[in-house]
Amino acid sequence: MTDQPPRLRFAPSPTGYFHVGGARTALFNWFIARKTGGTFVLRIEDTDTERNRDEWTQGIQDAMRWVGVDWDEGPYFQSERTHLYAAAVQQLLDAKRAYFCTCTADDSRARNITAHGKQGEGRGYDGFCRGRGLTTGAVRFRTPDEGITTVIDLIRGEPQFENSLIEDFVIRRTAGGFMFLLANVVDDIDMRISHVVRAEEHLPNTPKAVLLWQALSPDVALPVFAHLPVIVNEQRKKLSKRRDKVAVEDFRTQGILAPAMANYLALLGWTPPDEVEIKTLAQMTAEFRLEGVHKASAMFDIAKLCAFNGEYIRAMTIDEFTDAARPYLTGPLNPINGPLPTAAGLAEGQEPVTLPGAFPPDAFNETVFRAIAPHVQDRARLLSDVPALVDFLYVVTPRDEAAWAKTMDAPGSSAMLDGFLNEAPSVEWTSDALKSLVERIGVANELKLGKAQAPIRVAVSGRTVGLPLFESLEVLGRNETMQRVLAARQTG
RNA sequence: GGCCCCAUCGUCUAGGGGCCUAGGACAUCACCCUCUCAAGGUGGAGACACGGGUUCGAAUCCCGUUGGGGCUGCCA
Repeated sequence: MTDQPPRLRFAPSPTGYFHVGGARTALFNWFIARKTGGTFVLRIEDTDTERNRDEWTQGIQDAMRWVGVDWDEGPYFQSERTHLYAAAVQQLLDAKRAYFCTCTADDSRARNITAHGKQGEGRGYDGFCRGRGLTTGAVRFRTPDEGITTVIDLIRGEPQFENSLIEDFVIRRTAGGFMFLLANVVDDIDMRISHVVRAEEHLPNTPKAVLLWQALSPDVALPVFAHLPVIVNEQRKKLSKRRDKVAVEDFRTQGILAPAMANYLALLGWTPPDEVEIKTLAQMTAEFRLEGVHKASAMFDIAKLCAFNGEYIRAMTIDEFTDAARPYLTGPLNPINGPLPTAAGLAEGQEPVTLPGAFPPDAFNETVFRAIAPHVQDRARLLSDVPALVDFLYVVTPRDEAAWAKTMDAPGSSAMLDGFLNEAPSVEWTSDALKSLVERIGVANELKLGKAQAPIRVAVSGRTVGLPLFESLEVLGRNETMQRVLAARQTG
């Protein structure tokens, strides 16, 4: 190692939404770069022209910025650097470290089975074209027949791999495209990457990368590797885009806050030395050490993510919270503009939202919202929870039929509504006075406050649970409140 | 099948020979607070996979077993 500032890179492939695993990898790279004063490079590995799409490239960058991970160089695009890979392949060919091959996968497998029986199936390429002197076809890297390749890994120690077991792998396709391993190593050499921090699934490929690096640039020091534990689902399988909910963009839409996301992600495989889990990015950056990363795979626990998010929501100022919630109230994320993913779809075990919480954006009154906001913050775990919490303040009463029937049929309900209708017009319209009023009417009807407030709550909000009633009434105003209670009394 | 990685409460983890009758967080249960629901407070239950070693002493070191995972593409 030299004493130069470290250079790290995040090298995503633009084949889909930004995966939470990728976000964690990017974050850990970023921690090291920021902590050491090093450089963080973003490199888009778009060598698979079949699967890449421009919008994914943009999406990844947006999502990275959103979680708070910025980069110093790039994005570089491998699709624009093919001349480097072509030169590297030629260098290898000239040095007899690579050769052309025209075998198909079927050819190779058939020969392996002939030579080794059923067990031969998983053996990999058999080196058939090594000495054939071909001048067309795919290009394979010629791996050594003996010796050991050791990977220096800050997290895993020094795993060793027998060279004889490493097959001659393809570095350039028959069609001319360059393979991941080749492009990856050429770029890491060219960009003087000193630390390769990536997910553990890359560990088995790392000896190939080391061999390639040594063949290409024996004078350039190898990078130090750090293979992060994989993030798994409830079944302990690697999180997959197909099976699992993994898109950072989706969590953002559901109303996960960026700092909560970053904070939670950082804790997948790492713990701050003082074991305090809720931390700012700056604090975590100062405390982060690759050597402290846990080795075992980690399950992505949405419930804990949501708990963290609740903490962050509660810690916001009213200004911050109002700004964060606005898109869910008046903007594109208002459920009236389309199906909003519910909390139930996010975290299992949560109650489905039975009332949509949708209302016309022009019904929104920010003054009203700000007045009640602290109570909303105590109850929302996701920003997408907010509309259903406050909708009754803006629209005609939502009505949960089950709650309505249960509450209005209870003894004393009619008397409570009548009493309220009689006395509320003359009471001071503050939460304290309203509370005293309902308490008093309750006593007259032999109801404790808990029971006494229920019919009024249902009349006004349509539900049995929700924001504190008297604060809500104060904010709703006398006219609207009286109308709703009257309507409830009349329709039953 | 082969190669590689891993193994502490349900989950994320602290722990790197005696400080451990194993600590924290999420989840869970109880109680308190309370206008509902939350939030908050207090308390409870809950783990060192198993078997051998090494050692005066092992969750911590070594070996094995078992279990889980990753890779094994002319994907990345």
